[in-house]
Amino acid sequence: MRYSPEHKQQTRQRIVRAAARRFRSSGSSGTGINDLMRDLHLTHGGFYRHFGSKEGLFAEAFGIGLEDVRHRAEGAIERARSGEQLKALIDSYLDIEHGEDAANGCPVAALGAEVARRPRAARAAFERELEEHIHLMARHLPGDARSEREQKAVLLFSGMAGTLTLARVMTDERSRRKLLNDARMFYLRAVRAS
Amino acid sequence: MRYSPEHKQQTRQRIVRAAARRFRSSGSSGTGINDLMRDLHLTHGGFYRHFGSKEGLFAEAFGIGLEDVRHRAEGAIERARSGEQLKALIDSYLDIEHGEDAANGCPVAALGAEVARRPRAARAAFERELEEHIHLMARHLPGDARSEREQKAVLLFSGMAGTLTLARVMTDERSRRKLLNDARMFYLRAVRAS
DNA sequence: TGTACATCAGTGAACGCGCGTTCACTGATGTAC
DNA sequence: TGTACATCAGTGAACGCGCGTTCACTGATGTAC
Repeated sequence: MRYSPEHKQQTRQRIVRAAARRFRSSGSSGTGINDLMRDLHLTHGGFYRHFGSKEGLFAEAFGIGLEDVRHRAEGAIERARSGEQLKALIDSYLDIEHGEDAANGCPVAALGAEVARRPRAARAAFERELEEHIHLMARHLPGDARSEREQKAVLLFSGMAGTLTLARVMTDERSRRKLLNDARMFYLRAVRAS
Repeated sequence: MRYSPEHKQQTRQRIVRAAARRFRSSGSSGTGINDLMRDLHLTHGGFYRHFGSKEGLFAEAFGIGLEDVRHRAEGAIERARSGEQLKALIDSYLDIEHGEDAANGCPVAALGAEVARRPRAARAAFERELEEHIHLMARHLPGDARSEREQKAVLLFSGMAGTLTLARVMTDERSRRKLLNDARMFYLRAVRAS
């Protein structure tokens, strides 16, 4: 059947959105094109009208994930009292709910290691998305020079991602909560001090 | 053929060692039993004389990885001047060589997210290995109370793991080196201050 | 001491399954005349 | 205005491949008698 002009773009968006969730919760090889398309009430063959390969989808889905992290952070920052924006940024990331909802959470915490093991040429695309993210994140960090804020942004982001990943390994909710809580204070102090 | 009594244990160790390398450099689903056994000049069928399943091997290989991290750190600490042991511990982890050699490096940085997405019951085994690692690591950290040292150990370990993972995404060696360098100072200050 | 049998690490074919990708096809709608 | 044709998102069978796991078998050596 022939579809409306915007229909294709909508379908494409639905695929990326669903993929961004599935990749983060199940990993790249844990996510099948078949299952993904079936979730959207489509069949697997149609996938290739929208993407050249699964890998292309993965790269785009990773970017969607970073947007999710930003939306989460920006919402928290807007709601925060003056002078508490940095705390809000950190708290929104090291949130217990974020720890329990990998599907909608940070793609670095969920997929960073998988990206790291891709060949150099493939990594470059992810790197660009990450640099943009770091850049936007740096605007909310203290520091006089831009390079200083950006340095803090990478350290804060990568450190918190590691902590979130480890928190997700923990089977006991109490320990997980404590780790995230301790980390909130640790990074707030460390970023303010450095 | 019948083999000497120690032969079986030796083969088993060779499998775990090779697996620990392969899992860290290629991930769980990127590592095949077939390739693994062929590396050791064995055939895949024999694998099941040593392990019940690939998953059992994975759990054991993860533990080997943590031992590697400890050996690396303990060597550095022994070589360090008095008062610089913490610095040595941090520097040995956030080492450029460690960033480039995932196969022999930290399993949390390489496989943490994969472990995090396993079901709760499976995670418990990894958690025990991690707790032991944190416990041993804590002995080298400053702090009066044991709980304080252990808290610092988890934060330092998980934070550095995240940073190492992100460093491995970077395509430019200069940026990677800078990130690891900045992180060394960041964590040294943060752990000393907190 | 010699012989028959048991053991069991390792072999390699086979099984069943799921995966990413391709491709001929469908059919509703847009377009050319 | 009506008709013939082109387009192309989506379908679903098929392909080729690799994977984890099973299993009947091998054969050197240990053990029982």
